[in-house]
Amino acid sequence: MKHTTIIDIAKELGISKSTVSRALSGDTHNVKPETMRLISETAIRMGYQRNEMAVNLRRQSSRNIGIIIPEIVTSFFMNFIQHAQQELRQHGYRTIIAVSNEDPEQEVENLMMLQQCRVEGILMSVCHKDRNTQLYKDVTSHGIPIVFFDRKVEGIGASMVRIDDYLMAFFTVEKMIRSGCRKIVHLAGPDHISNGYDRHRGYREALEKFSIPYDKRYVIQGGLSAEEGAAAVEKFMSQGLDIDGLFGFTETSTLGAKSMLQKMNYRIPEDVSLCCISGTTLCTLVHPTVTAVEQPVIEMATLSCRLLLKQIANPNAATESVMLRGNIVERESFRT
Amino acid sequence: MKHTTIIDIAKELGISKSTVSRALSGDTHNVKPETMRLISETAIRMGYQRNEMAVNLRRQSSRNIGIIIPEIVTSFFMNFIQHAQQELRQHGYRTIIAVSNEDPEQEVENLMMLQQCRVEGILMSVCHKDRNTQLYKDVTSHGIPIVFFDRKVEGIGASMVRIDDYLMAFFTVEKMIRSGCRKIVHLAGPDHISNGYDRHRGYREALEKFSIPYDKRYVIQGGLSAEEGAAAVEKFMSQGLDIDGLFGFTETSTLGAKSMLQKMNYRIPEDVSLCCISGTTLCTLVHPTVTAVEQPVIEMATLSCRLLLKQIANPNAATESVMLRGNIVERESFRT
DNA sequence: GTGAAAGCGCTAACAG
DNA sequence: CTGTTAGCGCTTTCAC
Repeated sequence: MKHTTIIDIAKELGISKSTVSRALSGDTHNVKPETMRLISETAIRMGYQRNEMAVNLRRQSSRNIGIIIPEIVTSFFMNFIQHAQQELRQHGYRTIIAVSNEDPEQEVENLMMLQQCRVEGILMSVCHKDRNTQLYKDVTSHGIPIVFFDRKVEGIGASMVRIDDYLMAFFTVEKMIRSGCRKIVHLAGPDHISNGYDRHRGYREALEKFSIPYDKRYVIQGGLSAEEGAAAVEKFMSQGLDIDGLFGFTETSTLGAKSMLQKMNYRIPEDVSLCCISGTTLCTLVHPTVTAVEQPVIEMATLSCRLLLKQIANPNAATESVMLRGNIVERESFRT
Repeated sequence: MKHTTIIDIAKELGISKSTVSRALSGDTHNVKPETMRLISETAIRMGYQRNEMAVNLRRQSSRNIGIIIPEIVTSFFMNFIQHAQQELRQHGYRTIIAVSNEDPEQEVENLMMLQQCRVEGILMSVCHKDRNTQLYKDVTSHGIPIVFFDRKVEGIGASMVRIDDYLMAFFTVEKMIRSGCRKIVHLAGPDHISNGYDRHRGYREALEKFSIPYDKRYVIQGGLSAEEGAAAVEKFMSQGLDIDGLFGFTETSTLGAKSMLQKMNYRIPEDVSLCCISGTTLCTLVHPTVTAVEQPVIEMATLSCRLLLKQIANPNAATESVMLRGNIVERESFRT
């Protein structure tokens, strides 16, 4: 039941554990080929599995990277994890995934846990734009680099990979207006997520460009989930206001809103009357009536990992802030 | 930059590391209250974070549990992870998530990795019904219990938590027939996933019950993804056959198929003409035209964790096979 | 109540 | 090419 150790193998063969260790870590230069063969055969025969915890303790490096996301049910974060894991794995890193459930307290706990696991770096999408900023600073100053993705953090000079929410929102709403929408409801995100602010600004300025008056009543808190989106739109419709377009915050809440409109027998015009900024093609594929402006999730994952790995390799490297714009990737770099 | 250790604290206070260790692990019985207070204050002041790897090595226990899933983009697996993580966390366990990408080779690699991380148990949804059975046996015989969930494994007497796919498929198709469907296409899952077999059997026997002849041409390989579902249905429609209902395999591929039908301007009758067995309410919420029979994912996660924890606590405990039927939970227990 | 010492499994000098 | 030795950070006897 107890796991086989290099000492077991050494005893079995009547040699020292150093030689076994060398052989098993592929040090061909310092082990006789025959000994090598003998050792690896015995290792397999005895079902040896290297104890990573011992290796890490000795090496003073965990090869662990933490990923903290605010929620797990969105295809965007799922895809991000999928690709990040793939990328990091190629560089010999394991990933520890932690979910904060949109709750700053849980985020703190997760950060502690990751530090205790001695992660060498953290990829993180925050659940609050400035609530835990001080902690983030503490962590990075302890030599654990953090790369923030998707959601902006305020008051910190850390590496960040984001999408230009303002621009995407602006273009999306512009597109809606150009195809005839005039009374566009904006299902806004919560205040504590900065992306919501930027998207709202994009919505507002697009209206301005076409001299459509901005009406506060058309901006409603749409939340993050499908249920919240549905509830928001139901409440809005009860006011008896007219509507010919809807620009949602998350994919899920937009779909929830759509479903509610349908349920209320509210005619949904074709074309781009329903829009959101989505993580994947899945949304447009399964909902031909919803136009999703796609977030470049694969690029975001790849870039985030690259940035993090660079900072792990060179702790004094400059932090970089990357802004993705659909297929267009623009970078700006600055020193802290 | 280097992390603070208990030795650093001991030196700072001019006491021994044993006392520090005792204090920090809350041994009130053997440390003077004043020393206790002093130590915890210093620990906080110096930013001490316990090194989990050292603790685990010393304690010979990792408090890690591995979760292996075949894919990550489905809401079902996401929800499972979410709830499992929550449950395990309450019992002081961390989770390491690994994705096999529906590939048995990657599954082997993941299993190796988890063993090297000395996980104390594994929750797993396999990607092939019998391809890696021998390895599963090796792992469990090494004292690492595995609880298989959702997808059945053949030729092994391990713990399993599953849904009754046959029964759910039968009921679903029966419901479709009762509401008028006669020419029901079954978007079948791949052969190497046993759930597909059971659902197909449910489809077939439901037809039989109503004396509707079974037509092989109406059973098409629908794959797992939206793209595969769309392609399958497109190919089917090109044969010029009539159709008035569709029973899909996964939520995603069913939605893909629906989208394709819509694209081809094929009239989709209301009611239960489109059905699938889904992981969450999300599907029915955002797609009023798709009826989803809901899988009890929360129960599945909770039960899987309970079973696993029981086996970790008592390695000689009997393996248990639990079958969930919607809200009805039935159990059968057997000894290996 | 506290300290000294052993050791978890492994790697990495340093000898030979 | 191989063995000896020290120690990563921590817990846990065993003395005092």
